[in-house]
Order: sequence, then structure tokens, then C-alpha cells
Amino acid sequence: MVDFDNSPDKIGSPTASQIDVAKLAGVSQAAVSRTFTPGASVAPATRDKVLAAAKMLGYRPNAIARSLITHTTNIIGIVLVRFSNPFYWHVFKQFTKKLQQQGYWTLLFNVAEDEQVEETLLTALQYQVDGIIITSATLSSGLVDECLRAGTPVVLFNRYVLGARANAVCCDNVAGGRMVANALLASGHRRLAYIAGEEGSSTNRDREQGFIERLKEHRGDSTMVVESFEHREQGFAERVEGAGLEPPLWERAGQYTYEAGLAAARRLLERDDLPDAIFCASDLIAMGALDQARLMGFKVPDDLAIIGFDDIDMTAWPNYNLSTVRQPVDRMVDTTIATLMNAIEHPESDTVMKWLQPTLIQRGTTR
Amino acid sequence: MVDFDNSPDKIGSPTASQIDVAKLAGVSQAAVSRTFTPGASVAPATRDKVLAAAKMLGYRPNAIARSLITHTTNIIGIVLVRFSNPFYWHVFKQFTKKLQQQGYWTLLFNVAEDEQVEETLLTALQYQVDGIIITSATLSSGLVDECLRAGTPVVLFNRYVLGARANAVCCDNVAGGRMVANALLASGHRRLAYIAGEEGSSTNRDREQGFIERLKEHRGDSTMVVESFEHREQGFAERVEGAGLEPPLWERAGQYTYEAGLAAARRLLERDDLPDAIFCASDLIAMGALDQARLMGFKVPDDLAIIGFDDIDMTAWPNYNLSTVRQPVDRMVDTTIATLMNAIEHPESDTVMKWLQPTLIQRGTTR
DNA sequence: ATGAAAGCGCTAACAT
DNA sequence: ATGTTAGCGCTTTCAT
Repeated sequence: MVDFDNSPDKIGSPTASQIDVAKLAGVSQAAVSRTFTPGASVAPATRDKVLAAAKMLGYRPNAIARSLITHTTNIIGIVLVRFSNPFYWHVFKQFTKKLQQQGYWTLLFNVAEDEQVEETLLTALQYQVDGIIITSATLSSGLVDECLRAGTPVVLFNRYVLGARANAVCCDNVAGGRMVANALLASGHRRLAYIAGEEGSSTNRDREQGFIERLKEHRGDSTMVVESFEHREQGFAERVEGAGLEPPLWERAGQYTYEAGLAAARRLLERDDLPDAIFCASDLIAMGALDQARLMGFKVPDDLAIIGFDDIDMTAWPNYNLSTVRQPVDRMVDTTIATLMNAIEHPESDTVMKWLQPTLIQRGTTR
Repeated sequence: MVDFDNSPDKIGSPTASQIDVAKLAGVSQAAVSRTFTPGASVAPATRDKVLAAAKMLGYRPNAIARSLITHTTNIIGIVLVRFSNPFYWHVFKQFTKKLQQQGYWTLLFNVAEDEQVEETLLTALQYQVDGIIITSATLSSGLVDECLRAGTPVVLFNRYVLGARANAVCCDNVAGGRMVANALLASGHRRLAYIAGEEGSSTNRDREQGFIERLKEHRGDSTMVVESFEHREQGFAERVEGAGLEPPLWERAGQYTYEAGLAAARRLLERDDLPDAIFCASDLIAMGALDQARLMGFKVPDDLAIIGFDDIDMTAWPNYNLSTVRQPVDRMVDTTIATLMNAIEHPESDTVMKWLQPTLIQRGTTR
């Protein structure tokens, strides 16, 4: 039996190591290592010999072995939960693109249920990722501790855990909900409705809360109206015309999907006490609601205003031209990455939670 | 100065190793390894001691170190090129989901240009991924060789390289183009048009080729009509009514986007010699074309038929209800993974190229 | 069943 | 600038 390892066949065979290259080049293994380490000091002559030998053998550095010793992988784990929402398609694209620009690769964990987050996260830790970004899922404080202990920084994207030492970057969904309420009230709507997405999600909860809270203030039956200066300013003008505003109708989509929006809107629009404006927890739901309204013969925005949340690409399509609340995606992504990088470089730095302000985009489905 | 490594503070500190666990449990390091290796022989008593110690220290196996020695990472690299097309959102979701079910994680490489594929692929190889899936990009035969040499199997998704030893799983795009031609001809359209996507892409080229080839056969001015039995059968009937069929109009969208479809359709519909049917290289282009046609007052499908390609979710929305050609995504994904797994398990197996058949989906934009 | 020992491919002192 | 040496954390013989 021939020992191929030492035969000429070795050239071009799989997995040449630094030792093989060193032998062929007639240098030490360390010299090979230095040649492939940016900034290390190697004489040009040695360097050339090494590169020539490496090329002959088809040598490529083994990132795994390097990681074992440097304790850094240049890999960021991204946990994506139930990614049906096209909003996250764009988010994900941005994350991978910008991480790569900074020399990081993305190990993706596609999680179907919140319950799987724990197991998934532990796997990510085992792979020694340099950091973890979690979208659309919260963390138990036990898990947060586990990450802290492992020394792997985590940033939550569009979720937050109050009281835990978990970094978070979010759109200010409460503010977004308030904006919608303000806009609809300002254009004279009085019979409002809300279509909820996933009820457990904090995005849904916060959007709804901001919306309803602002309506309550408007009715003047809440003490919140004097809680802050800006609220008070608006409060005076609106309390006058606030009479007769009922609590909003409420309907459940259950998921952030077009189909769910279609169905929820139908239930809403078959009622006797019809709304004159609908705020939907996401754009996809809103597009379903819009199509349903048209199907049922409603004139939008004259009979019925519809407004979404996210500002995904499709909202600008002429057929929809949907009014919505724009999440500052690019800034959210940049901030998330910056927060993560900072936590990687300064492990002892404090927990950071940031809420970025959304923008109201008035298009053709509100007046 | 206190040596924290040997102090009680070690408990709960980052990165306990098997040695730490072994010391605490009073066993050998190998025993710890065995405890965490499924199927290894450990006495229940030892096992319990180890698990208790591991729990105290917060020990987690280091997947990187394990990979170094087992030569397998359980990671599949996915190269995604220009992923603007929502079709690939679904594809990607399916890939990650099904790979995870088989115990594999996904390392994502987001590539903007074909030119970056080489560099990216070499990076993937350095990370010792067990296999690579490449979507929407071809490989030079040099790159194919590089992968073969590294012993890392590669499967192309919806691309193929003839003559190279590269596995590929594709939708039969040529057949899809033919289906569209057949359907439009059968419903009496005679002034056809094609809107191209990315002209360099093989998907675009193949769809266009199948479409045009079939039209040529119909006109009876091609010898291809007698090349196969089925063509001949159809040929007789159609040659009779084939007279007067002009070569299709041609317009360029340039990208697989809605906006590009909108613009391309406008150019097409401002011509004097209007088409009565448009085949678009992708659904997103077709949706743009459809909206443009409506904007310009065309009745679809009466004045103008429109048909897309892919069958993305949105095509079924009532507002679009777009006729299209369905790529068998799930089967394509399954086949790709099966091909990859086979190549991983049997490194010497032959190169495989598979074309899966698409299905014509007639909805409301064709008659 | 368990421990001792070798080594995966590499980096990083430490000498020289 | 270069070689020597000692590991990184783990799996896997090989003894016992």
C-alpha cells in the first residue's frame, strides 16, 4: 500500500497544512504562519518562497484552527424568529452586508418558535461566535446571564428586556402608535380601529399601546395628558373636540401576514358599527386590509383610511400607495452593529438600550 | 496578585474547559469528553459526576475545537448573490429550515457582484464548511477545481456550468419559457412581447430561449419543429395557423425588480405596434408591468395578457392574481440538500445535474 | 469503563 | 527576521 501522504501526489491533494508548506519551502512552520498573518514580520525572500510553496500545494489557512487560538471567529450569530415578514428580509440583507464590510460573517439560526431560542442560542455560543444579534425574540434573564458568562455580547433588535443586562436597539414603537393616532385624529376620524399582529410580540403591544394611550389622552379622560410638556400643549386644543371619541375597535390578525390582514379586515368591515380608519400593526396586514376594503367596495381613503407600519418597499407601489410609519431600518441596523462592536471591544461596557424614532409617511390611504 | 484561575471565582467565569470540569469532578479529561460524546461508553456514576461539575462551571463544549479534530463543522455555506428578488427569501428560508432539521447550520455569504464570488468561496473553504450551496451565480471551472481539491462539495442552485464537475439543481427554465409560449398561442395571442431580467443571468437567458424557440417552431420557419416526436405532432396542427406570427417584441428590465418592470412596460406600451401579451422574466417584473398597464388604461387580460415567472406569494393576492410559471421550490431545495448530503457522504460520487419541471399557473392575467 | 498520551492546524511568546 | 516551543480545547487511540 502506497503512502500517499509522502508521495508526489500530495501536491494538489486536500488539506495541505502549514507544516507541508514549510517543508516544501524549506522554512519553519512559524514562517508560514507569519506569511499569512497581516502585519507580521517576514523577509520578502522567505515570504516569496512560502507563497510559491503554498500555491503549489493549494494551501489555504484553516480559519477553525486559527479561531481556536485567537479566541475570535469573525462570525456573528443572527437569530431570526419566524421570518415571514418581508420587513426582516431587508433587515437581514442590511445586517449581512454591513457585517461583511467590517470583516464579519453571519451564522444564521432560523428559529420557528420562541421556545427554541434558548437551545439555538446555546448552540451559537458553542460555535464561539464573536457576538449575537437576536431579532423578534426576547431573552429570559437566565439566558442573558448565560451569554454574559460566556463573554459573548448580545444585542436585541426591535425587542427589549427591561431590567436584564441585555443590549437592545428598537424602533420607538410606542411613539409610532401615537403618531398614527395624532394623524388620524387631525384629519377628523373618530371611529378608529386597530388590527393586531402577533399578540405576544412587544412590537405589536407597543404600537397598540401608543395608539390607544394617545386616544385616551385625546378623550380627556386620562391624567396622562399633563404628564409631559408636549402632551399638555396638545391636550388643550384637543380636549375641546375630544368629546364623542369612543375607544377604538379591535381586531386580531394573529400573524404579520397579508392573508391575516385580509381576514381580519373582513371581520371588521362586516360589523354594524363600521370604523372610518384602521391602523394595522404591520404593512403586510395593512395591504391585506386595503385589498379587502376595496373588494367590499369601500373607497379608500374617503370611506375608510388605512395605515400600516414598517414602510416596506411594496407600500410605495402605485397600486397600494399605503400610508405608514417608517422604521429607520438602516439606522437601526447601524446602531445595532455599532453597539455589538463596542460590546465586543469593550466587554466591561454598560448595557445599552436605544429607541430610534420612526417617521409618519402619509401616502394615498389617509387623507 | 491573586491567581483567579485557581480561586473559587473560577466557578461561573467564562470558558471553562474539559480540564476544569475533570478536575472538579475528579475524573480524567477524557471522561468529560466521553460524557459529551453521544454513544461513548461512560459509567452512569462518572457521567453524573461530570454533568454536575459541568453545570457548576457552566461548561459548554467548544464546537470549534471539536471541529478541528473531527474535520467536520456541521456548517453549510450559502452564497447568495444580489438577493433583491423575494423569490430567494423563500428559498433561503427553506434552506436554513431544512438544513437545521438535519443538524446543519448556515454560514451566509452575501455577495453583491459575480466578481466577489471567488473571494467569498475561498473564505467559506477556510472556515471548513461541510458543503456549499451557491444561488444565482456560476462558477469558473478554476473555482470548481479549487473546491474539489479542498474536498468541499458544492451544489449550484438554479445555475449550471456545462462541462465542469459542478453539481447543479435547476428549474427547467427553458421548458418554462416554452409553456408560456404554448399557453399564449393557444389562447390566440399573436403579438407577443418579452421583458428580460438580468441579461447576463442564465435564468433569464433560458426562459427567453424557451419562449422564442417555441414561437419559431410555431411559425414553422425552423427545422426544430421536426426534431422530436412531440414537436412534430404539435407542428402539424400549428403550422396551419402559424402564419402571420411575428418575432416577439423585446424589452429590457435589467433587474428583477418591480420598478424595472414598471419602466420596461411603459416603454413597451408606448409603442405603436402594441403587443397583446407580455411574458416577463420574473413575477416582480410582471407585477410592475401589470400595474403600469392598468395605470395606462389597459384592460388585463382582455387588451393585454401578462404572465410572470416564479410564483412568489404575492402573485396570488387578489389585486394581482397573476398568471405565472411556478418553480418547484420545495422540491428544488430538497433535491439540492439531498445532492449535497450525498456528496458529503460519498466524496467520490459523480457530478449530478438535475432540472426540475415547472408548472404553468393560469390566473386572472391571461385568458 | 477509564486514564494517559498523542495530535488536529494554528498563533504567540521566547530566544537567537 | 526566523526557528523553537508551548499550548488553544478537544477526540481518539491505546493501555489497563
